[in-house]
Amino acid sequence: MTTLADNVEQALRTDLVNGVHPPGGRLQMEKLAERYGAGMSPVREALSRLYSEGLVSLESNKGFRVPVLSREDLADIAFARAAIETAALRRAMERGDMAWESSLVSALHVYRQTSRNLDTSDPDRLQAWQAAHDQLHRALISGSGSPRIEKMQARLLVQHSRYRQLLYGIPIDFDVHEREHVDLVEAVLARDVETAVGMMASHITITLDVLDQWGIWKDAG
Amino acid sequence: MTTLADNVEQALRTDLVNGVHPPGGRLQMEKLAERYGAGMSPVREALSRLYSEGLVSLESNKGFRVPVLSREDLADIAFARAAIETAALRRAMERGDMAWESSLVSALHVYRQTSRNLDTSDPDRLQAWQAAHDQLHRALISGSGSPRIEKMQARLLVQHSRYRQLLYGIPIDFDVHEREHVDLVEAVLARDVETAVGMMASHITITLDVLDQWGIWKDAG
DNA sequence: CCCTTGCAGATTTTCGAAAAAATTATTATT
DNA sequence: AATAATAATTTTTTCGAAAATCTGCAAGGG
Repeated sequence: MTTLADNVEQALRTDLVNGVHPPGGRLQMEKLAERYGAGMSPVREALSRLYSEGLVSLESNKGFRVPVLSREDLADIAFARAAIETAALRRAMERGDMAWESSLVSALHVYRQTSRNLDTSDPDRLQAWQAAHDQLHRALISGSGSPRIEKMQARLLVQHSRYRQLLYGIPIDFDVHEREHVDLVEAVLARDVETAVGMMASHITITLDVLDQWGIWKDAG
Repeated sequence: MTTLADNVEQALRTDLVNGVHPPGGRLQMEKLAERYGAGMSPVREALSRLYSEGLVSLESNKGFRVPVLSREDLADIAFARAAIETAALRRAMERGDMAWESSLVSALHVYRQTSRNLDTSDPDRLQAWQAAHDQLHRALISGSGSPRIEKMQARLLVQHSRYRQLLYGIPIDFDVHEREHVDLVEAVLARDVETAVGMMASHITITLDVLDQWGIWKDAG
């Protein structure tokens, strides 16, 4: 059975990703305790974990805050993701077995299905598409057999997804995005290491590129 | 001013690295609270952070434990380190400035001094050598300008250092070890990227190699 | 004899309130 | 009127105990 702190942690993570708590704002114990229907102890424990995870910031005796979004920060996430995911993909392509390939094909299929005729105004389908996209990225490196790398990637994906909010309102070409992944998986299954790694690296910076192109960082970000 | 939980966190981290709490053993709230002179709340907060950091494990309603040491786990740490430190070193060598080079030379000097006539039976000097060694590795990638990569590396170094205990009792050739670092820094300062990255990658697995060579993993590790 | 069931003790988890620290408001002083 | 000092308020942090959960053992039934 799960503990109360576990539930609060998960609920908080979801809310932080969905922008329920505005970036830069304070996370007050009392209000959070009320919102998540728990005492201060489990809430504090959840926040402490999320702090080490990089999803909230903490200043001694001043409490927790939601980290601000900035171009610099997103660029850092992209760099870290590129470092981790390319290294992991290399290894996955060296040692990945049939089960890995199978999960990869499966994840790609779900992703493609959720991509079909997607419009960003339907929250449920958007949510499903995001989940499928992240799942595909996890599947890609799951063949590496490195628990630490997988955990790091998962955390970076969560942090990255905070920035997806900024993408709404921008017309995104999902066909191009889908083709990138299809081509990537194709190269991976063909065990064409250099091509696949190169595609992965360039794909990871796509969010940053798009946001740059639309001049999102007006406010000193 | 720092908080009680901060102090306990740091004390616990040090103790875990030094093997004060034996791997595989339980970390009981009451005993920890007494040892660190604090109530259960700060202790639990410290443990929660260390859990997200990967230094302790947690099973719901069963409390915290010290993760066991195993060959598989050390190999994972080495792989993750290689992925992170090589990528970071690449970037540091691209964009690192004079200040970075300076800190690098400085860290190398301290490391070499603490290496001189080192014997593993003097805890203080051993401690200083370890600190200097880790500092050198941090300095190497500090030029990358990526907060996330630096934090990940720092955590992996802490986790790695739990395994250093296994090295005591084994005669280590510190001269060879020292030369590895000297050569690495030389290649880095010469901005010879491929050579430096290659040396870094092979150096990181040295602990694993040495422990393998001496057959440390008798007990199903 | 083995397997379930129920209880006692130990331990983790959570709560509610006290203590400590920071923030805001107020008063005093130059 | 501006600054410093002090008081009041809010919020974080910590404590001590209650509640929930787990563990080991013994009794009862198949």
